[in-house]
Amino acid sequence: MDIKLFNGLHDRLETFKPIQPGKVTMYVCGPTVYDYVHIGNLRPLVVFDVLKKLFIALGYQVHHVSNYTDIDDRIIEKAQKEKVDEVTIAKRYIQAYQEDVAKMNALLPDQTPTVTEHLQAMITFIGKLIKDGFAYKTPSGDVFFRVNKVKNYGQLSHVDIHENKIGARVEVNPDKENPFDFVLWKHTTQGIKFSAPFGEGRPGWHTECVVMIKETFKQTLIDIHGGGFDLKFPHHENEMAQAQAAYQSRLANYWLHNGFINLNAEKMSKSTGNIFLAKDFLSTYSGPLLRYVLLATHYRMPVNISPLIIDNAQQELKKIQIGVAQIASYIQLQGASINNQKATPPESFLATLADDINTSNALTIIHQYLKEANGLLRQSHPPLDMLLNRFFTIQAMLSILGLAIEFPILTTEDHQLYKDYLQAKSNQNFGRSDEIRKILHQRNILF
RNA sequence: GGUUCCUUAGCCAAGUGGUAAGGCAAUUGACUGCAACUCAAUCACCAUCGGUUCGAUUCCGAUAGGAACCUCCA
Repeated sequence: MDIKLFNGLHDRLETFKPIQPGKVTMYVCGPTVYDYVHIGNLRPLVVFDVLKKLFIALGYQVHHVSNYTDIDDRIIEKAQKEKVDEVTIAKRYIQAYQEDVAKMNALLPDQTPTVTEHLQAMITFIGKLIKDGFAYKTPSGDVFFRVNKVKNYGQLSHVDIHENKIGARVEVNPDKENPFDFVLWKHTTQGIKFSAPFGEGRPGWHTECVVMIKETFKQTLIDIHGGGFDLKFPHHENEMAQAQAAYQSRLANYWLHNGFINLNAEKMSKSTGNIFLAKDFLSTYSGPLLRYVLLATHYRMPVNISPLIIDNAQQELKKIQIGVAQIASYIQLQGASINNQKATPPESFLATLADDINTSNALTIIHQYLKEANGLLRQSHPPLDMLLNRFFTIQAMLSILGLAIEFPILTTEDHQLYKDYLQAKSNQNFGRSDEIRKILHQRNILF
């Protein structure tokens, strides 16, 4: 089955062709661990998790890498403020992030490189760029990348380096040869710093990612590079420029960017306080709820989060939860096993996901299956084999979307309760049957 | 100023050159001891104006409104 992805490099849908048949190399820019992440940071997590699960379902072997940026000005600032070292800060927020990842039911990347692990490689990398004339040192001790030296700078984001309006809103560093030149090595006097032939300091963000890619994949070209839309410029553009300079590679064949999450129709922003921390959302609501909200909209479109939308999503999710639980209960009450059945998702389901990750239509297919199964359950003699088939098929689909929908595992006590419930009902002992119904309802067995 | 993008029913949201998926909400009906759950039915002139076309919501242009990036940012 062909997989079509919207390649930000050419701004069009393209059929995915892996570098190595049957294998996918995918790098997703991870968080800078200076604080708790907000729900927006979780969108790429969900998008690329679904993509990864799709690839796996289609038989690909996926090598998925996502970094932690653990050297950054904001981390240094925070460390100084709290009078601890940078490692302490990074560790704290990496752990918090991983807790969020778990609650979102996302697969962990195969590797999670950090800047500190690959510093030497970054220093070597920058040294080579200087030697080859792609970078220069300024009087202040910073090392900048020389964008004029690479062809096609701007090919990803369509910026024009000869456009002189760049400084209209931003004060241009007079040390730069071109306003688009970006820092590879920041000369620093405070906080964590490292020694390099070109002075003490720390690497720039764009260099960090490009080097981590080379170091973890051991390749200079990967299949997929992903991240939020805002990363397209300057981050990804600059990563690509460095790869062009260092090894004449465009770094990745497919550049995927997810849209933003807005909060109450406004961009999330720390300065205005319009922000929803992931950990707060996940404790107030749930991982499946956030995932559902994100899956309901195409990944390149913006998603707005508001009380109304959360409410709506809760209703929709509840419908799926009830359906799945009812089928699961019926199957078990019939004495059939609910475990370890393998099922493949329907072809149409995989096809719609293979069409640029159309999760919205994927959810529609799940709804169709649920509706049919609900209909089967209403028959006077529901066909068990068909229900088993539908149940495991739905499970297979939910699993690819990463929607963790809980269903009850019935105990012998539950079986007895259900019998008692039916008995009480047929005896017209409604007081008793209502009592049992309440218990079974709490256990997610009856609704 | 430059560069991208969006506008589909009360709400969320797919999608297509041949007269619009799905879900939520609502209304009606069926089922039920009652309720819940579920099922069925009903519910859209696809922002506006031009153009291309036998035919456009879908392509092109303009207008209106909205958003993002260009500065750390998923």
